[in-house]
Amino acid sequence: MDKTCKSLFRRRKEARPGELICAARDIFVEKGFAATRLDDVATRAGVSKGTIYLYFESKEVLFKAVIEAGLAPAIETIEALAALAAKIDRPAIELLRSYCEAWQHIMRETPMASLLKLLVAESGNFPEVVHWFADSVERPAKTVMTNIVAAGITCGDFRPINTEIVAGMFFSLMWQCAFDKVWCGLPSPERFLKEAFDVLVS
Amino acid sequence: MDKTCKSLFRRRKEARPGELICAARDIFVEKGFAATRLDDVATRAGVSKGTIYLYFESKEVLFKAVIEAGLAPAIETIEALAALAAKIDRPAIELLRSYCEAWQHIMRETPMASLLKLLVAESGNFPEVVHWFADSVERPAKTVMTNIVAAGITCGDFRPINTEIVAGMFFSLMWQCAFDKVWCGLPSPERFLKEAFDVLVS
Amino acid sequence: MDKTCKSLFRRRKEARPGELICAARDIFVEKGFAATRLDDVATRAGVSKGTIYLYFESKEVLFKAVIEAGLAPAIETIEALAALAAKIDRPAIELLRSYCEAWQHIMRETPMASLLKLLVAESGNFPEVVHWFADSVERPAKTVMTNIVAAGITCGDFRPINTEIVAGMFFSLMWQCAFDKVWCGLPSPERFLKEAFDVLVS
Amino acid sequence: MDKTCKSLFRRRKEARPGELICAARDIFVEKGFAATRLDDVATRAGVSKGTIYLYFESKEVLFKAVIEAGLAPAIETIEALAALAAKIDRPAIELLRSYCEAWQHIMRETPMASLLKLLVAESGNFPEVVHWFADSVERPAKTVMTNIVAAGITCGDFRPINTEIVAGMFFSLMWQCAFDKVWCGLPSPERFLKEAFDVLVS
DNA sequence: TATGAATGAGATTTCATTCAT
DNA sequence: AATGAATGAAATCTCATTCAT
Repeated sequence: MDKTCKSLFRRRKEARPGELICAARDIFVEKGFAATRLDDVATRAGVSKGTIYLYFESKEVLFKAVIEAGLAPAIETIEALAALAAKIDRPAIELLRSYCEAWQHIMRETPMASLLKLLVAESGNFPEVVHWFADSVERPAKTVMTNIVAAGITCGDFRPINTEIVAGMFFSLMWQCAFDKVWCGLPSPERFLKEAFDVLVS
Repeated sequence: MDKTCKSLFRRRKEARPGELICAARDIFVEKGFAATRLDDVATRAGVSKGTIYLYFESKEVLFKAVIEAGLAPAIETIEALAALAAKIDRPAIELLRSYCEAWQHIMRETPMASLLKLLVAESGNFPEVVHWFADSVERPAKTVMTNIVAAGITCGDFRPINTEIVAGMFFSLMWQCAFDKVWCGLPSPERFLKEAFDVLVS
Repeated sequence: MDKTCKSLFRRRKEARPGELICAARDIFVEKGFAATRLDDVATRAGVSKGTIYLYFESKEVLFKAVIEAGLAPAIETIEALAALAAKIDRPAIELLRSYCEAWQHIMRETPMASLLKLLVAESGNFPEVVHWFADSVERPAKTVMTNIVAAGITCGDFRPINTEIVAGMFFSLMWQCAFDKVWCGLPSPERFLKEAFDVLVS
Repeated sequence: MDKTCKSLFRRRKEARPGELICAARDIFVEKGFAATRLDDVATRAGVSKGTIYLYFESKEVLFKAVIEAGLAPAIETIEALAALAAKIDRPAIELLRSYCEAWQHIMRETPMASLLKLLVAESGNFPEVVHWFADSVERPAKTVMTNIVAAGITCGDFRPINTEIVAGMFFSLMWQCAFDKVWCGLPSPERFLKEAFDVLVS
């Protein structure tokens, strides 16, 4: 019972929920909620089926935990962007660039793209989760974007283009990222952003 | 022995598969494949559970029939567009307008938008169906679009913009239509197309 | 409505039950009672499923009709043999030969062999039918046989061998006939009877 | 953590497949494959329906396991007899006696007789199983028997009787045992064997 | 904390039987 | 007399959840 052992044990114990969430996310994303078996989740996480119930009281709770855990970094990033955009001392074009980079980061380094697909797939079965996403992620992100573009047009940095359509284009990117494992032939995020820039700035 | 009666009876039998497909589509779209119960499909179609099996040999076969039946009109429309674009006697801008109108029609009057959502949701469980969709719908539609834009740029009607990005924008529309029952705040198809036109033609 | 037509119609109608019984017998014998589908019986008989119910009120009734119809000729033959054996004016060896020939006939020209297999297979599900068979076919046939052999031993025509064992040998033949479609390598009825004769008469 | 407890628990798990096989065998033999409900098998084994699927992946797999488990001792016995007969240092009459005793043992102490009936009943539905039986049990058993009788005739211990017919007699015994729960009035194995001995040795 | 055997409710699928035509 | 679409009860099989160890 020396300290190292105990702390190793602790770390293990504290790591479990995260391991389970990762394993569950992979399978939920691939198969959807109803078609994933907790047996498979347990196997992928390297534990027994019963262990899942030590940390999550039901399959549904596990599902919601997967969504929340996966979107947390996106929410933080959006908050940071909003703070950045609130300071009016930086040029719109630079803010747009930051926005694009942040967006690329979220799509590349967090599971958000996969979770979007999952969210869409389960939208009929978990409407509360969809609403939570709309309130916590989609709307704030769109607001920030719209504000940046509007400011850029006002100060003459951008062509006078409908801000909604630009926001739509960025959301399209989001969807494309979410589905590019499914559909081939879509432009890469980098190319899309570069071209979108051109459209805006020309 | 009465002919009218008999033909009514007959019409019933011939109508059944279509009725079942509609009922099944609605529930598959709402819940996904695994979460829909054939019991519910039967109830919605106004028949008993066993009746489904007179027309479809399994739940999976019914699913594929739903997809194929729902995408058939889209496939026909795309073929018609391709034929139209092949005639070089019409200006690119007019072809683009036809393309947009056809696309709006498909999204509004056929169940394609819903089926896209379903297809994405089930992409992990039915990869063959996804491949069939990519070959029959997505690729041909994109090819026609790309050709139209390229021709328009060549003859000076359109701004010299990357054709891929434009095609991407149109596919974004497709996704937006598919998900606008899920997510609010996206531009309407009409607005999106109008603005996209402006971007191109400026 | 001329007479020929009517009688043709009549013949058809009167032939139906027999046709159904034949079709049903073939499938019952192959699959057993529970595993045969009335759909298959109807198809084999060239009628629709509903037609079966015009002649037999249930699957079970059809099953019993199959058994009774198939064993009727055997019962008649056994009765004739019993009458023959009752006349004491003929030598035992000749009676035995008649018995063997009659037995061969039953096994070859009637569906009895198949029905025996069916009867054994369904003995747990239709005990009444088994009892009826034991009373109507098995016991009388064995009694005749035992009497013939006993008489032959008494008058010195046969070796003094236990009559029960001889009857057992003949019943073995019955089973072998019933199952020789299933198991290969059993002696043919002719050879079995010839050899059994040798054992008896030596 | 208590070892005894744990091993009791373990023993349970290891005993389950055997318990299920026994329960299933009894009902399969009584009703046939199609007519037995897994519900009844579970009840008889004292477990719930789902438990069966922890050990056997389908009803059909369970059926085949029943057959194989039930015939295993018979196969071992036949192999032992074959080894015995291969040593030429023992008189044929003694080998025959061993053969008869072994046969009686199989019929009395193993479920082989019941399984034969089941096998016959299901021969149309499980032809692979029938072939496996013919190769593993029937043919080797018959070969040993035929060899013993032929040797006995050669050395003058037995009357010169067709070896096939003798083998047939022994197989008759097999069938009689299989069906003596169904049909009454057949000689007991002991009597049959004694008389058969007399026929051979006289 | 972790296991995994066991459960049983619920899903898909089958098929004997009915009945309008 | 004949049809075959429709039914619905019952079977097989699955899997989230529990609990003794």
